[in-house]
Amino acid sequence: MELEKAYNPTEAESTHYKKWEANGCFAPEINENREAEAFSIVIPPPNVTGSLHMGHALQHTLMDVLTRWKRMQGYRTLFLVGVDHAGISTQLMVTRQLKKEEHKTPQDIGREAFTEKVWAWKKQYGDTITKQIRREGLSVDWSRERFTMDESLSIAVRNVFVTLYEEGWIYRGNRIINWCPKDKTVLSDLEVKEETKKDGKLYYLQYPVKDTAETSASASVPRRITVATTRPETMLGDTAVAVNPDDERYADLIGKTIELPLTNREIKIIADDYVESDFGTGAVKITPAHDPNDYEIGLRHDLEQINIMNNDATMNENAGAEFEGLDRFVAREKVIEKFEELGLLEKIDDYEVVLPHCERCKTVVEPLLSDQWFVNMSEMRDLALGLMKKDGVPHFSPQVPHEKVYTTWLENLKDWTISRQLWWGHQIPAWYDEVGNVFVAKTEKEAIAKAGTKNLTQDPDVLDTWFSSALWSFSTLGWNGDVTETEDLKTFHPTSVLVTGRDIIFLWVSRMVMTSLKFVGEKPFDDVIIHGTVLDKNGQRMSKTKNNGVDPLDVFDKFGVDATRITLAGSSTGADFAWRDEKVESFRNFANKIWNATRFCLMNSEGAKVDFASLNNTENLSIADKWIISRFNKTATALNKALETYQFHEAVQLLYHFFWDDFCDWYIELVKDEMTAEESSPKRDETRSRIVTILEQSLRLLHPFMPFLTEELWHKLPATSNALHHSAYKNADATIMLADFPKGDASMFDEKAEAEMQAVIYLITKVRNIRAEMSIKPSDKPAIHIAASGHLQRVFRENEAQILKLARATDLLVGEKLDVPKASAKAVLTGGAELAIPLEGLIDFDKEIERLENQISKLGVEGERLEKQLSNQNFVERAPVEKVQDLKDRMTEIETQSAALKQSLDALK
RNA sequence: GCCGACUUAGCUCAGUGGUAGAGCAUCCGCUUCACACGCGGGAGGUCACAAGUUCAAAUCUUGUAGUCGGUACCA
Repeated sequence: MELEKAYNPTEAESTHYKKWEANGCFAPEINENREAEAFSIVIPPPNVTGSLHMGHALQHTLMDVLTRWKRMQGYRTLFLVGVDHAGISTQLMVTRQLKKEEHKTPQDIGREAFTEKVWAWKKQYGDTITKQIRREGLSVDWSRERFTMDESLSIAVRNVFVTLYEEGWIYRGNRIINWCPKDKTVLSDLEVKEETKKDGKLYYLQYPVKDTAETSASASVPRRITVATTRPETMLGDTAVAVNPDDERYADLIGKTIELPLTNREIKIIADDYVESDFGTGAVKITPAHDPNDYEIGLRHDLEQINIMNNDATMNENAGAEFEGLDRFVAREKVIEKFEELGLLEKIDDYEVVLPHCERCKTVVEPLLSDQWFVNMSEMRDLALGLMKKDGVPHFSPQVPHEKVYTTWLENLKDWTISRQLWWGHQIPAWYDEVGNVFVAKTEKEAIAKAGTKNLTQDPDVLDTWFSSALWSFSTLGWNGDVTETEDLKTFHPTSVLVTGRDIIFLWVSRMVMTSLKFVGEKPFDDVIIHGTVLDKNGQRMSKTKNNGVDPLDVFDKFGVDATRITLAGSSTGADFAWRDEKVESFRNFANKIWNATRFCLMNSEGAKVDFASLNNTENLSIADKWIISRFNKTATALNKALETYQFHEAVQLLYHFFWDDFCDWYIELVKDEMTAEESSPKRDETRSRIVTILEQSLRLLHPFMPFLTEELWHKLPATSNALHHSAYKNADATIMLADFPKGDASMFDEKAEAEMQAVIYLITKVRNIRAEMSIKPSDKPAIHIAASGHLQRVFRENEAQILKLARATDLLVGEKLDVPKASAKAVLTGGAELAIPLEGLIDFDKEIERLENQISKLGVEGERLEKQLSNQNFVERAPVEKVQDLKDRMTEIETQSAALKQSLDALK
């Protein structure tokens, strides 16, 4: 069998996934071991409206690497997939479509027809994400796919709502909330993003104070009090002006009345500690219906709350006939004009102002007074904090800074605004009778029973999308409040690890912890991996507005899914990183390297089979064999350790260097002659079996990262079958994804073989170095002279054939001493050995002198540093003994080597 | 304002109380019978700056500067 010259991912990516899925490899039921320990991950459900971006690809890769790795280790593995209904986003998209196609608004067609349209839309476009997830190769169990608006998940939402209401944690209240005038809904604090506006203004408005004419300079003009504001239009809703009680400037005005300009109202001057005398004018206009602080002051002083805006941020009738119907920003201009006309505009200062924006549509959010549903989080918050304090759960990776950020946020947690003025989502299970009494119940029927009347209207609002996501870890496993025990819950909850971005630690992670503790009575997961953000190549955040996003699908097409996956995993240290196509390109090359190494093995595979016994037959093993077996087991051990601690970058480095450097650059080259021998022989078969076996084991290590390539190649290796599966999958159809993941066997570590091989590698490298520096043509084959101790002599002789081949030499002469002509290039090796290459007629003496001087000077620099350190009494006395001994040994080696090089140099001069 | 992270080779990034690492780029040489998506050999860094702790600091502490986050807020 001969492979194509280069790996083309297309075919592998289009065939294996279907087969894995059809064979049920992704479902936990594939595991035949009833006692198997469970490993479970729930996907952070992507928005049903969305398509994948690079952040998803990263996150999904990490989850799949862990899942495939654990599955191969024999765990009963569940990677649960699903999507989120994403209330606002989805409603906006369908609204836009409706407008474009039918020139209608949701109100035109009504709630029922509109939500039907959203469902239809969801059915049509909702599988964009799932197709992409298949493309990524994720080993998710499609039979357990969930949607946040599935029947059972919706029942869970209603049960949780009712319970929290009945226990008094959920309440309906009239509060200052964040209002998005474009989306026309309330937003929670977490959905509001602050943005600094550099060119903002601070307006100073003068309010005339009644009955103060006698204290003014002019007998007929009343005194004025100046207030500063960034939102002058809200003065139309002012119901007081506040000053600090200790502010002498205003002491005599407290209790006086202001004739509020542009309105017919009179408002009081009040005293409140909240006002800071040093800031602005020391007098603050109070608008209780449009500012959270003013609202609080209003409550303290029993002030009237005047709402002056409609839900689209135009002014309403309370703003007065002149302003009614004007947009808030137009009204602002007009208020300023009027004040100017009245001579009451003192000044306008430039002012850097921080404005809250709607996270989704970027509209400036308006704080206003509104009736909404809230959750008081204090009980659940304490449960979550207790879990962290007691068990350190969830364990964040990296722990710094996320654990602290999470804890601090919980400690300062405020009530959660959960109602949304939307139609797409879970409608709030609350009904009102004709006089406004509220009945919260799981179903309308129960509400009717409670109310004693059928004449009820359900609250039109829906719940925040994150309310249902908060239940995701257990609602997806069957918990819905009516049903509280299922096999899946018992087996897979708590889940093992959650992988997500830091932007939703508060929105999602913390809330899952809280609801899980409250409703299931246990943590939702042990560990939380917070991955970094994928930035563009200039280190900027990718965004639609900047149009600097990189589409994973394009990268898949260009470089293959496996190359993309291993690039992402290899970049993942928890820190943000800039995307570079060149990185994927180098891993595409890595994929091709794996392909070609396999190709070469298959070209010489007659008589070979994957057979673990070939690695255990120590009698027939060469130094190189022992070396690669040792290297493999160390790599496997370190790889498992890296994955246990979620060190994905480390894991990829280990694989890359083991496979490319150790296996391809050295092992294949070292055994090439034996492998490609023309005569078939038991020895050749053994060599071939050995290398194919190591290759097969390596493919297993690579599989979690590069599933398609490894599956493709694995099936081509001789004698691969389900006999290589982990025992938990012994009856399943043969696939590498169920093969036993190599643990790494410490008894196969061979320090002696590694040291010996290292000496050989060093020798070959030195000869190559001399060849390159002395410009020896590849076709010229010199002899290699070596002086070495008895043990090293034996090692070099044992590897004579390989040394001659890889160093391109004719003879290897090993002895106690060097006996070579003056016209030789020399170098020192480890263990006091020396190397010489006679170059009669080829040597350039000046070049060789330069070479030797260069080496001597390098050793000299190191020697000086060691000398200095070893002559430091403090060091010798206080440093660990082994450390001191190491340095002494190294010093001796340097002295020996320097002496040898100097001798060679003298001989040339 | 408060909290935090980062600053290492031209670029993107690892790393660690004890002789500075990778990939890419760069330089030199190779159609060596798996691979030019390759092979071989080089060059390149006072690990942001300053002080401190230590036998030893790029690594720990503090401060400074720059970059980027999170979060709060004074009208």
